[in-house]
Amino acid sequence: MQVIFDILLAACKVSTMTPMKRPAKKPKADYRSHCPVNFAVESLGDRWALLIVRDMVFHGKKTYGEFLKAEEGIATNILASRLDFLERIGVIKKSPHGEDQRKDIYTLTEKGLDLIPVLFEFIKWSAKHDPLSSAVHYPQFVKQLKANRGKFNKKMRDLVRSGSSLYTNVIHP
Amino acid sequence: MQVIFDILLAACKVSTMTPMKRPAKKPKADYRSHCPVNFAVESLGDRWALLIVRDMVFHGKKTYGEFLKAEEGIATNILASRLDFLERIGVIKKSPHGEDQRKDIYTLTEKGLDLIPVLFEFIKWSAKHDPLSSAVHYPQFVKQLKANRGKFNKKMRDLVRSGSSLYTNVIHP
DNA sequence: CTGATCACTTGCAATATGCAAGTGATCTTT
DNA sequence: AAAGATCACTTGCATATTGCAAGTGATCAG
Repeated sequence: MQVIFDILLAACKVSTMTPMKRPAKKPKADYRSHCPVNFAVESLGDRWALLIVRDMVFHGKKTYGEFLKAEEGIATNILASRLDFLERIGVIKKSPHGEDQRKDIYTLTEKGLDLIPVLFEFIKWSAKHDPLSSAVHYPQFVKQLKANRGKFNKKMRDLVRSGSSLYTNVIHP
Repeated sequence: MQVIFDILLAACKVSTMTPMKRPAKKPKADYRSHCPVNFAVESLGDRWALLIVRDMVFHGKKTYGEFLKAEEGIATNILASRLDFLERIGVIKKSPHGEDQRKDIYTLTEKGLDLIPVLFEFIKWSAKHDPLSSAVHYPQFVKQLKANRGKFNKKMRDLVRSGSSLYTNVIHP
């Protein structure tokens, strides 16, 4: 995946800081296609990226150590590589922690916040089709998701942007 | 992935046909969690699953050979394993081709059709954030997606269910 | 009957994942 | 101020997945 990540990053202009010397060889690969479905799949289609975003949106997680505690049990090296990738494609942003210099604070960019509706659709689909879904514990949330999608999106977005996460215990307590 | 697939399938009750003998050992693993975000990620979070669904929804593809022609270039063995997995988790259904016995027809189940809104959100996100997105070629479609999401969903759903795919050349020509 | 087509399968090399054990920098405690 | 804990990673290695290329057997078309 690391190789794929690097190739995608080369294709994506996001990380272009125009260094002194351009690499002699241009990156040989690119996105497999620029079909919008494929773009999202190549950006987010693995077993961890959206879980990290989920933890930021619903749990208000912000540091490496917090992400590491995810119920699904991500390995330290995988987490590091995913955070790095998400930062480089511009979904999250890393900034120094004010009080503890060992830590960094990861926050969602606007591009990252734009994934909230994607999370919502994932949740709706799973709530309907996973017979064991923990979504049964918060039917109100799911109902609201269906009825007031747009409103919910804005609310959540503002909340997360403000550094908070009101629904922390709703989706994945 | 095959191992993961098998484990997930064991956890998912979909494929339980109660064979004569249950395996002595119960499958040791399960979904990593039943968080709805994670359920969707584990079902669809790889580099191919949603592209196959895309090809069914937007291109009206129905046979192995058609899927194989996807622009992204899926390998024959990977395609076979993904079709098998998608069928086993109940997203697609395999049935014999009427006229050519070498072929089978793959169609979306209701569970599969329920992924259309997920595709829509992927498209919206990519249209906004991929500077090279081919979505620039059909701004009307994207605009409609934002404005009349629910209506669009129903339309598309009926279309696909009827075996057709009106927008075949819109998303990924 | 012969050769093409179709939907796969198999073997193998290249990648990616995940576990466990570091490592160095920064707290925190004594 | 020294010693130990904590934090965010990195490294090495075994295992799992991916993808290429070359089959294979069952239809189909001529």
